[in-house]
Amino acid sequence: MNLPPLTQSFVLHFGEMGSRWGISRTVGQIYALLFLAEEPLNADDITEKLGFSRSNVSMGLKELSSWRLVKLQHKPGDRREYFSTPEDIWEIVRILAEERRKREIDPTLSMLRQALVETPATPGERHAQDRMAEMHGLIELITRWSVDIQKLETETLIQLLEVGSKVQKVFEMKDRLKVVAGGKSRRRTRTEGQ
Amino acid sequence: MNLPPLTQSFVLHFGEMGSRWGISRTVGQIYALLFLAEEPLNADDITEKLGFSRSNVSMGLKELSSWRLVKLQHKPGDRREYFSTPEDIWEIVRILAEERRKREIDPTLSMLRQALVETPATPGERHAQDRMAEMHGLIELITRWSVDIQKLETETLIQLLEVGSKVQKVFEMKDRLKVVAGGKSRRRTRTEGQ
DNA sequence: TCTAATTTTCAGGAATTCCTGAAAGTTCAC
DNA sequence: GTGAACTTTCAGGAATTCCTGAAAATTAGA
Repeated sequence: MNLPPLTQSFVLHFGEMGSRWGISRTVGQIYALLFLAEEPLNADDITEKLGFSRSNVSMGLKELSSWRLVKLQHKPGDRREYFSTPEDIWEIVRILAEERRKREIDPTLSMLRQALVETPATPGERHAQDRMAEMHGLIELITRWSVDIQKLETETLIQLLEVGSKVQKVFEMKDRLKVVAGGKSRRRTRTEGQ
Repeated sequence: MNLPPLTQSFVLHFGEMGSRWGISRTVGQIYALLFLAEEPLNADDITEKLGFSRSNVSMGLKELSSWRLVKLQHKPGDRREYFSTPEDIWEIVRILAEERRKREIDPTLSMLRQALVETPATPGERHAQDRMAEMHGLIELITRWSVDIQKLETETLIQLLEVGSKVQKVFEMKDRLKVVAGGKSRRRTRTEGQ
C-alpha cells in the first residue's frame, strides 16, 4: 500500500467498516480512496496505491457502479476510464439510502405484505402476523419519511437535522400559529450553525 | 426446520438479510424467531425449531445479548433460560441505533478527529483532510440528531416522522410566531424529555 | 481489418467465517 | 459434596467469500 499516512488510516478504517457491512474490504478501501482523491483515478492508479490485483479492482469498481456510487469520466487523449465520487457528500448519502431501499427494504416490505394477506391457521400464527404488521408499519413509516425528506434541498435538510427534537416545541405552538398568522411566508432563516 | 409457513418465510428472509449485514444467518434467524414468538423460548426450543446445533444457538444468543437485543427471564420451577425480544418494536430500533453508534460511529468519529489534528504535508493531504472534515461534520450532525430524537416519546416520534418534510412549512412561520407569542424561543429550551 | 491498449471474466486457490460435536463449566436440589 | 440439568467453550472440518492470474473480450486508432 502506497499512500500518505492520513489517507492510509482512513482507507484502512473504511476497509474494516466495509467488511462489517455487506461490502468487501477491497470495495471499502477503493471507495475510501476515491472519496479522498483530489482527481479522478483510473483502475491502474488504484491498483498501484492499494496494492491488490488489477482484476480485483475491476470487480470492485463494477460493484461500486452498480450502487451508483462512482462517477465515470474520460480524459481527452486517454482511453482509460477515470472514477470519482460525487463531490457533494450529501449526494452520496442520498444514493446510499435509495439503493438500500431498493435492495433491502423493498423486498422486506413485499415479503411482509405477502405474509399479511395469508390466513393464519393457529393462534400462534395469528400472533406472528400481528408482529409482522407492526414491523411493516414501522418500516413503512421510516421509509416514507426518508423518501420525503430527501426531496428537501441540502440546506433545508441540514436545518431540519440541526433542530432535531426541538421541532416538537414548534408543533405545540402550531395551532396558535394558525389562528394568528394564517398566511404563507417564504424565507430561509439560518440563524446559527453548528 | 420445524415452523409454520408464515413464520418460516419471515425467519428465512431475516436469515438472508442478516448475512448481508454483519450478523450471521444463524443469528438473524434466531432473532426473527424470537421476534415472532408468542412466549419466550429457551435454547432447546430454538434448536428444535431452527434445526441447527445447540452450541450454535448458544453462540447466537450470546451475540444477541451483547447487542442487548434479547431479554432473559426464568420460569418458576424451570432452570432453563428463556429469551424474548422487547415487545415494543421501537425499543428494538432504539437499542440497535445505540449499539451501532457505539460500535461503528464512535470509532469512525475518533479516527476522523485524529486525522483532523494532524498537519497535512502536501496539497493532496490537505484536500484529503478537507474531505474528512466534511464527513466528520455530516456524521456528527446525523448522530446528534438521532441521539436527540431518541429522547422523544414514541408517540411524539411517530408524529414527527409522519410530518416529514412538511415540518419545513412550520419553520417558515417560526419567526412570526416569535413576534406574536412573545416567548423566549432562542437557545436551548430544554424543559422535558424523558 | 489489424493491433495495441485497456477492461472484464472466471476457474480455482487462499482466506475467512460459520457451524458442529465433544468436553468442560456452571448451577441447583438434595 | 454429588449428580443431574443445563450452558458455554473451542478445535477443527464445512461452507462461503475473497482474490488472483491467465485468458478472453472490447475498444479505438491506423
